[in-house]
Amino acid sequence: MTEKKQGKIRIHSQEKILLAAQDEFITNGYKGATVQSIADLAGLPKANVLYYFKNKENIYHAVLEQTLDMWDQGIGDIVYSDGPKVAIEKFVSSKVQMSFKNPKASKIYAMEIIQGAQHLKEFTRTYLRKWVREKSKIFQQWIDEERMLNVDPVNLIFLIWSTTQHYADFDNQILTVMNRADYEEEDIEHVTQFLTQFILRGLEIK
Amino acid sequence: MTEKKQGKIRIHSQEKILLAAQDEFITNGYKGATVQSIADLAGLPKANVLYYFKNKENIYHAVLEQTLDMWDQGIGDIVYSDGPKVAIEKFVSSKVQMSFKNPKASKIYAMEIIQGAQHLKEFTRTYLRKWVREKSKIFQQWIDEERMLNVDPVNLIFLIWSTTQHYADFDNQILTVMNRADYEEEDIEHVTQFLTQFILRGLEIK
DNA sequence: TTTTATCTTGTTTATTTGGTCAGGAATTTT
DNA sequence: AAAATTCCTGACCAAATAAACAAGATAAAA
Repeated sequence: MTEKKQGKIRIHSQEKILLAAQDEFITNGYKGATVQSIADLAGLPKANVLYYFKNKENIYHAVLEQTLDMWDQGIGDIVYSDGPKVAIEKFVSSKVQMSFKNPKASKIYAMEIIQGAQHLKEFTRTYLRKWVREKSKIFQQWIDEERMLNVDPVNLIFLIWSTTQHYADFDNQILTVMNRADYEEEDIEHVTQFLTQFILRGLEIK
Repeated sequence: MTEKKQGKIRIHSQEKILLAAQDEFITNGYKGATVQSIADLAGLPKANVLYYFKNKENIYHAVLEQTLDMWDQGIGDIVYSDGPKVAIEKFVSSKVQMSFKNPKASKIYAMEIIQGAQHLKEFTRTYLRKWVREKSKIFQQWIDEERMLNVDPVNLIFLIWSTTQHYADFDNQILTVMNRADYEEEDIEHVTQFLTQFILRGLEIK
């Protein structure tokens, strides 16, 4: 296993390529994306792009990997000791944060799933399924202890995912509908507030 | 304006083509889709497909139009006279119904928006923006009359959209995570129940 | 039946695309 | 400074692709 040494130039170019690739894959999908277009966006000759990643599939894998890493890191964990209120506050706010700060990662992921998760089947079947099982169990404990309302934990997780990611995946629609050019810093806080309050309220025991 | 007469064969072939095209556009995106592939899926020679729709763009437009029609028809309207409870019940249940019965339409739409709404800019800017304005106003009235909690109506609409559509757009993920092969009839009822109860609870005045 | 319009499809064309390669430039190692 | 390694890129190629076309088959209208 002879690893290529990673000089500064190499790393710098790779980053440019991955950024460009992310945009290209979002706008045109995996099959519609062209290496030429990625090269143009990165300001490099096509042959150079293919020097770093030997083919299109490789570029895409690298982009996906980046995306999953981000999900892994950025996500606030749900732990039993926090209790339902704090756990949900943490989780929602970290997901909203991610959606606003890095909508592109969310979009890549969304497209991949919509199109049939052809490159992510394994991730969903193993990692994600396990994650949902574990977190559901925690919610169920809180329910059993009557610290939150008895709702289906799995659907609750889906609700949190969908509402938070929506601001990333559909940013175009949201901004157009609200007649705005871009999100602003205060939107993050506003949406976080709205969602946490709404969700916590939906789980309160009267 | 000489319209081509629409014989039975024509309509039948056109339908087959549109169904095939929908699948192809979902799996490969607009740019990645090929006319050949659509033809194969439809069981027709490529030249025949291009006889009915003179080019790829035309096929896509037809698919999009179908999608928007469905949105227009299938959506339960929100009317003031219903009051918040009934209105939300109607709206959520019609959207869930649509998501489960026709996930493909939802996916086509979602992909369009994620990719920058290149073919739907006008729809979002005019129709959708107006729709949100009108419905927000109705929610605001109910809020002013203290018939529901004071939450931001626009974000409330986004919340309903995202949670309901999630079951269509991310069906792959949901099914995999839940270790199931397909949705079943009772899932519709279950999800509708979950969402309406959760949302209404989040809007109740204590 | 004759004529006209609609439908069908094999073939062809021009362009785009993923990927290779050879050879040279720049950098690092010895 | 010599050698080795890494980096860069124009030119090239085979395959795929959107679309046009021509010529025949079928059905409808006269």
